[in-house]
Amino acid sequence: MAHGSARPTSRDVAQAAGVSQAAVSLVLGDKWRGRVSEATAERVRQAARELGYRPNLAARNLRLGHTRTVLLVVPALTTEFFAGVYTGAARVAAQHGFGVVLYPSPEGIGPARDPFASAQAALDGVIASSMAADALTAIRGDQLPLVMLDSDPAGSLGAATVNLDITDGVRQVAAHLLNLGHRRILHLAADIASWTFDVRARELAARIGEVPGTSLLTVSAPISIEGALTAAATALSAKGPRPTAIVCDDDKLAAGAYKAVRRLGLRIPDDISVTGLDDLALATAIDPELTTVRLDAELFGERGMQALLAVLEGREPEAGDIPVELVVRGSTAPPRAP
Amino acid sequence: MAHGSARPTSRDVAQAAGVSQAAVSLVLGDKWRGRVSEATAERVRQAARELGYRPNLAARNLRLGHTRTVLLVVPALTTEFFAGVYTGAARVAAQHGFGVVLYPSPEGIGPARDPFASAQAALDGVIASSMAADALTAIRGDQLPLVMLDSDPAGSLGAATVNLDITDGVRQVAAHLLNLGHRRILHLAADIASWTFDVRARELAARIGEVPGTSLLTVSAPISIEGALTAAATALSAKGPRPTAIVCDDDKLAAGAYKAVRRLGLRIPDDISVTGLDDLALATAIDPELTTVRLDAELFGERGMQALLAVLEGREPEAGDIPVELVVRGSTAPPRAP
DNA sequence: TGAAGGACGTTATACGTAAAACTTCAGCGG
DNA sequence: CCGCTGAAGTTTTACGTATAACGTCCTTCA
Repeated sequence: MAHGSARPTSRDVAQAAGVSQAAVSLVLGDKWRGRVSEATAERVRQAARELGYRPNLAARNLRLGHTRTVLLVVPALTTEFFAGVYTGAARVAAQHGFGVVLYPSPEGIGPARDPFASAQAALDGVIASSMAADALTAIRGDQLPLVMLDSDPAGSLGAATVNLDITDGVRQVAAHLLNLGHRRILHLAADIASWTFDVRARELAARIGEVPGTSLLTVSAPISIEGALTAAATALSAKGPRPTAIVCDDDKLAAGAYKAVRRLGLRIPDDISVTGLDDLALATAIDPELTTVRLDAELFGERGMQALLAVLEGREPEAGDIPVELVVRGSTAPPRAP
Repeated sequence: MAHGSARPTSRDVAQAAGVSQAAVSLVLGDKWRGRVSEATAERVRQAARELGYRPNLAARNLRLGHTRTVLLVVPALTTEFFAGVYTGAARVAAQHGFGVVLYPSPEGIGPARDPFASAQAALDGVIASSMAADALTAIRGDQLPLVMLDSDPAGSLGAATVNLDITDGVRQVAAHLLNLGHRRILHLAADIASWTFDVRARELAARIGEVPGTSLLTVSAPISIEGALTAAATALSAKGPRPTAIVCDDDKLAAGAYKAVRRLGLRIPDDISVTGLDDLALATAIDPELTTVRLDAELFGERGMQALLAVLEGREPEAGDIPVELVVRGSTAPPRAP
């Protein structure tokens, strides 16, 4: 501390406490039992407090060879869902002394060649959510421990995967609607090529196909209220018998479907039932409240982080998809008698 | 690279290219003009590519004395708003070679004593949004360059501040409602002690107070649809003349107000007008669409990051609040004739 | 009494990088 | 033919930390 402006180092603390730098490291690193007397330890802590000492993380990371920091790659941050994933991951991380850096992958953020350019932090591992395959291989090339969220287990190049049981969610939605008596169903799908949406389409088609006399029409739309409104309105005003239920790939699309239905002068659920998927705040804000599949985003993030910790420690990540739950609200009802 | 598992270092690259480690650093750091021949430079680049070399950020940060990483402290991540702030900040950061680490401050995340424990990353600066004063002083104690978002300029202890012009937004809301003829107004306020909400209350009271014959009733609620529903329903069913308009501190509260109004068998905007603040996706999902104040969250984040960059470079941050815009939609109309 | 250990430290070193300071050598003008 | 300059590198050092390896004493017990 020759001139007062620089941040104090452990050596400054040592000098102030009249001990060696090693002693400071020992005391502050809580490894001093039987190596330093209680009195000296207290003197060191005192000096550190007075100088406002904070260890230089860069130096520590260099010395230790790891950073206790992981990267969370998400497709976007525009809904609460991935915010929840982050929150869950960060919570578990913090419990284990880790930090989480976020990288929202798509357009916009900088020279997005690869996540690591933007995330300046040195990383111990990566959690990647709903990632495209090319970006995946870029990460794999880095040899970093990797956990994939919401991704095709078959195509993950051996990386650990953690998934929500979307298939079961769609199964529950289909069963619910079929039980109510719906036979003509419109699938309002997201226009994004991604495993998580493929699963929805596949499972829905399979379940509907099991029941004789059913029909399934699929239209896709960008994931936005406006986009969904347009697509749904077009599909609903086509000639021929009108669907009695709309299954949406997520809640935002469902909100658009609501507006399309209303614009055509129809009512939910009397004329048309609507279901979503996510259970965002949106789902209970709209009227009637939306029947949807609740995804526990935070648990998802927690499990993702736990899996990554397992990989880092050489353990086997916990297997098994995360259960989801159909939440029946006011947007679904039996279809009118024909 | 004695054994193949470890990550290659610049020394490994040097050996592979038949040069010294310094030459590698020069070439890869793009500082080799006039120091290394083009042929040698190419050989180095080639070797780096083949080994999959990535510089060790911890070592670089230690050497350079800075990390090009800043911390963004947000109160929560539960709405798109702060997600937008992050996105904007991260975009500008990336353009300048910086990374952004997120710290959602409140409950939940780890042993939240101070942001830095969780954010393992070594930091060059901090952007703190809507922060409580005690946490602020903890950060100030660290002597880190700091920019405050959405905070009282007077109480920021000399740190730079960047604010949305909330005052003007509330002014526009009040003018809009008063112009329509509303005289009995209910203020549905957030039950959080924070400068940003104080400003709303103060400005609304001032504007309403200017017009003779007006009344303003304030109730506060937790920022959730459920909480707002309860508070608004109670306030609306009190005896005495009913308010003709509800001004909400944000869009989520407005969504709760919608439900309260509907539960009482009233209609929006015929019986009661409602306004929000934020312009989340929620605002156009509900029916009728919400008249609200549009906050440009991304621009907010960008300006915050720009201000921090200015501080880091010793420049004066750009002054002036960020303009906001009243978006008039279907939730406001003139009050019924009494 | 003397050797063994514990208590309480210190000294020295390595992590991987960036860059300042140094070396070597060819070419060239005077 | 000498000294100078510039090109093309190399050697060395420092960043701040954690910890292995190494001293001292002082006590204790055979």
